[in-house]
Amino acid sequence: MRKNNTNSANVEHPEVTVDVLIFTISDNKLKIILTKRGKDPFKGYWALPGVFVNMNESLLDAASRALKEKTGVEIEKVYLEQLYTFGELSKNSKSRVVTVAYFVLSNNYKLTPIKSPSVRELNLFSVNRLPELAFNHKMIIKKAVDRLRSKIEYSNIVLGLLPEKFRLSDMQKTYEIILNAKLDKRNFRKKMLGLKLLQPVGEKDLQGAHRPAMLYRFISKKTILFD
Amino acid sequence: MRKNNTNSANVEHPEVTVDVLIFTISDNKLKIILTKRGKDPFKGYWALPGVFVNMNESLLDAASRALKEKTGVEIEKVYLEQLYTFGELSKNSKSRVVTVAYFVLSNNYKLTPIKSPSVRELNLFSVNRLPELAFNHKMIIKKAVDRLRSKIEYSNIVLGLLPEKFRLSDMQKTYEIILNAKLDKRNFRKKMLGLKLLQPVGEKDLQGAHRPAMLYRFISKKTILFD
DNA sequence: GCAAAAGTGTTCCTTGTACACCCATGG
DNA sequence: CCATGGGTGTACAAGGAACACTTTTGC
Repeated sequence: MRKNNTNSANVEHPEVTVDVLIFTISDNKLKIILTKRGKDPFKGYWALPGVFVNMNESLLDAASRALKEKTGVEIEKVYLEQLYTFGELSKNSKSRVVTVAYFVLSNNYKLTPIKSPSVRELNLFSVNRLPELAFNHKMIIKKAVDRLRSKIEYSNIVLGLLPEKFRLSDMQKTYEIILNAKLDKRNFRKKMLGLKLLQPVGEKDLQGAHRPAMLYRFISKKTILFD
Repeated sequence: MRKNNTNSANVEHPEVTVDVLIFTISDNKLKIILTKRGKDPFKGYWALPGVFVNMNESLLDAASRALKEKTGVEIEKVYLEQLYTFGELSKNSKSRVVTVAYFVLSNNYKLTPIKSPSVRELNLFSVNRLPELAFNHKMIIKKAVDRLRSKIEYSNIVLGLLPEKFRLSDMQKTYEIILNAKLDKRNFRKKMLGLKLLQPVGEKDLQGAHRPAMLYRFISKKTILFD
């Protein structure tokens, strides 16, 4: 996308990595997938899954590869958007890296053993109870959570965190977890149904020990911004 | 910000560039600064000013350098935010480049001759009447204009396009240019003054041949999001 | 029959929108 | 005195927020 500057062709350049922030709701909490680093710098610390960007792949390809290789997540099944690009000079490492962060919403992530030499350990952490993290990853996660919090208010991205069919109370619970606030049930339903994005499926939820709830699905899985 | 992956240390990597999109209001239009390329690929085409990111500078430093070296704009005097990072594989060039785009608002940009060997020619173009552009720069500009258009509605970034002291009608005109819509004068004033972000300065505008207008300034130059 | 979640309307308040006339100045 | 842009208020509509009771089911 840029000039072929012959002056810089044989000069040292920053390396480019892609990190992925995979969020999911689990145990009534907003959680994120982290891996334990097996190498210095920050060996033994928890960090975002990430890969170096190769010459022959786009940033999106690299994000997809990071998902698959490092966490077993299939990109077709998740919501993914670019978050931000970080390129400060690192105090903790001599390498010079530019990191493009992507944020991902997954509705049913289950930890599975990854058979990759670069993945030591993988775990879900509540974003409210993070361990000590490598690099500037704590700040990156904060930025992503802020984005999620604001975007859920003016878009339908919540669909990335919900299963195909869900109860309105599931949806409300998801909003409440992310916004960390209790919402009014009647107003919530009025608003959501008024958006005309949901469709009742002809089934009822039979899980609960009590009155079964209507199940809904999103008419379209396309991301929509309100207002 | 990332792993020191020994496997990739001596492998080819994408190069990283920073491009800057400098917007200003001139001649009652939203304009952007472009430079004419002196080298292939796209020699002779207009393009966004940009630089390669060096090993010893942050992305922000690189953006600042691009502004100064390529356009004469001083970073202290402008609003700057990261727009997006582009990293598709290029069809038109064998080089592999990741481009971080920054968008900049300047309130009083005047074209000045730049004494840099890499700057052939510099000009302001209305975003509605762009020439044929190098790389994917047309798409990048569109994305930036969209961002500006939406962000001016829920933030005070218009201050980046206004001088220190201004008339409310100047401010309204700026909104109208960017939104490409006529706004109601009374509602506009009510809204803007209701935000409590403006302070009347004890002076009146003596330019017009008619009734002089009150001048205002922003109480703070900090960027604020509404809602 | 009781515990538990599902489902449902109305009132009030805030905010946005439409709209037209007088004012101050320079020439 | 006239042309030009500056400056002001009110009525209506729409959307958000507060708030409590009945329904359906499993046990």
